[in-house]
Amino acid sequence: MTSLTSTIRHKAAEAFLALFPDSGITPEDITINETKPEFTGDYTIVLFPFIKKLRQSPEALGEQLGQRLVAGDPLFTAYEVIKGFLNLTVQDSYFIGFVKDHYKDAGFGKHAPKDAAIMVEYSSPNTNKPLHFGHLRNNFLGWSVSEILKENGYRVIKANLVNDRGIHICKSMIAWMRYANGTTPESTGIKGDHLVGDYYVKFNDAYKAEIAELTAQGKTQEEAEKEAPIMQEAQELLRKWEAGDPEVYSLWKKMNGWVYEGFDITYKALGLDFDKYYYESDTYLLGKHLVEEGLQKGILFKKENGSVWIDLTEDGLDEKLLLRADGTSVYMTQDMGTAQLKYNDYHTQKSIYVIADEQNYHMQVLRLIMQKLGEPCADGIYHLSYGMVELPSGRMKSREGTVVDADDMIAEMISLAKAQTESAGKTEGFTDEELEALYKTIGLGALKFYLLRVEPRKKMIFNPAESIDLHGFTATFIQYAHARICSILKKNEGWEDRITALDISNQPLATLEKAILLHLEQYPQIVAQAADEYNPSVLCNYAFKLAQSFNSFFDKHSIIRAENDNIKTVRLLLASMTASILKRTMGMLGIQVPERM
RNA sequence: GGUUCCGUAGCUCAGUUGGAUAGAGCAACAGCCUUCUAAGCUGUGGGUCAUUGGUUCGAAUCCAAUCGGAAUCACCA
Repeated sequence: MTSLTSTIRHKAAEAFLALFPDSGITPEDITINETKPEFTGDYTIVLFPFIKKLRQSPEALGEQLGQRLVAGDPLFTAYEVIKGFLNLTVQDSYFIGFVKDHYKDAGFGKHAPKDAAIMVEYSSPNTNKPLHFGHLRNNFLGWSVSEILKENGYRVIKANLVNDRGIHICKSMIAWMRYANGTTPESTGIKGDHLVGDYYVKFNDAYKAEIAELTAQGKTQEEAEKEAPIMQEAQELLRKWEAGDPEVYSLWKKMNGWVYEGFDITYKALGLDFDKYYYESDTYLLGKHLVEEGLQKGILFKKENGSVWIDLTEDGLDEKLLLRADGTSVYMTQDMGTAQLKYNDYHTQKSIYVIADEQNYHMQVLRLIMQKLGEPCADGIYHLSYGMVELPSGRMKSREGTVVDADDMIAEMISLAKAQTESAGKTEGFTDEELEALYKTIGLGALKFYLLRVEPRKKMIFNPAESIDLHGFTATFIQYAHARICSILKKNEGWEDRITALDISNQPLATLEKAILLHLEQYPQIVAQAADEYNPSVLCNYAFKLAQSFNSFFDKHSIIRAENDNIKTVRLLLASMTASILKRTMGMLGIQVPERM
């Protein structure tokens, strides 16, 4: 179905052409805004762009156009010209017909399947420590963008590229070997990712102590950092791992296994899922053949010591290393190979990387290199860059113990939801299981909404002391509106039977009713916009505004005590559709909405 | 120094391809529950849209410069 704004655009263009046959005005030339609340009307056509060309005053042009539209089309019932703006009032029966047709139309706002696959890589954790609050933003963003794209008709592959190898894991391994005495998640009852993370912290403590000792012996800081035994052991471990040492390999597998068990618990708690896992231990050697090809094509060059580079100075960037002098690859090389692998696996039209903005440069270079190499995946590479989550004291540093742990945060939000529900005295009539589920819905909803409501690009500061609110621009607000509507619908069981008797043409709408309907009508455009911008915050804002307009309506107008059955049916229709659109919008954010709260 | 991003109310943020007197939430203050869930609603106060210039009928939005902040520019990942 076409949107109302697009319909108005077309009708206005027709009217323009009828009045001024030579004007050549097309629907795309016409700017349409929502009419500001202080004026009467629903949508507004901006007249300024045409006055010069048509040699008309804004007032005269508005009058002619308004008269023609209102006289010639039942869609419009009134117009008003103020300054250079033509405010049009849309017929009430249009909106009533709209809500009657779509109030339980699951296809409304869902876009037809496209023959295109998009991969969304997100989460991509390191396996040496548990997830922290900052990672949550990544996870929620990636998951939500995937769902938004699905709703827009794309085939989506959610991918997780697990960073399961490298010096950071070796650090945890060394510390575990030195200090753990064979303890495991089972023996300690500690969640696997946390256990491994504890030894990562332990490594850094021991490392620091050794550096201090060495500098006390007269070494420089730099020497001490290099020579500290524990660091040397970690590096030795990495060499052994790369050589395929069976003992090192089996410990690595064991500890990674603990971490995966831990991650799975967290992912499950958050409702996150993946269609495809990639592991860096499988992909870290990829990309070398691309370097070879690039050398042959003369796109890359070799320095005297044998290292391979690409010159990006013409693009305003630097020279970038792709192969070390000893022939080993670097991070970029690996990412080149992985980009190609992903493309070959799924023939994706687009490949989205949900990665923090600290890697903007890296991603810019990756795309550029692939373009220069003429790889077919190159143009589809899209970096969904997001700002880091910081504490009032600055960035979270796991080495300094300033991280807000994801699991702790989840638990805290759920208990906050519990405390609020209990203090509001809203636990009556629920079983214990229902309450548990409700606290999760509210707590996790608040957490997800908090991290998704801001445009991804912007960095955010999270103040744990102030915690996360459950009032105002929050998931709770929207969930509450949904629950209230459900309660009303329940009290009006059988209301749908009266829809056939509804007199569409003879039912004037109140301003607050129309405001809701205007929002509902815009839903498909919002879903499309969120996909175009890869931006879930669009949905947060939309759901909030919709809930807000329902609340205002709900406060002023009674549904049960509506003036007559006709009005009552209309109100139930729009309440019902509001609930279902809220549910669908929140669904794309990964947030559930309760029927009671 | 190069590249990229950000700067809107005390705080956190919206603000569509340029359009009317720049909007929400939080915080503050004042009201609204014998009537469908008050986790709600209504109202008040609060702004040099970082600054300056330009483009135009019109700029928070586009362009340039300046100021302030962030990330990054490793034979690390």
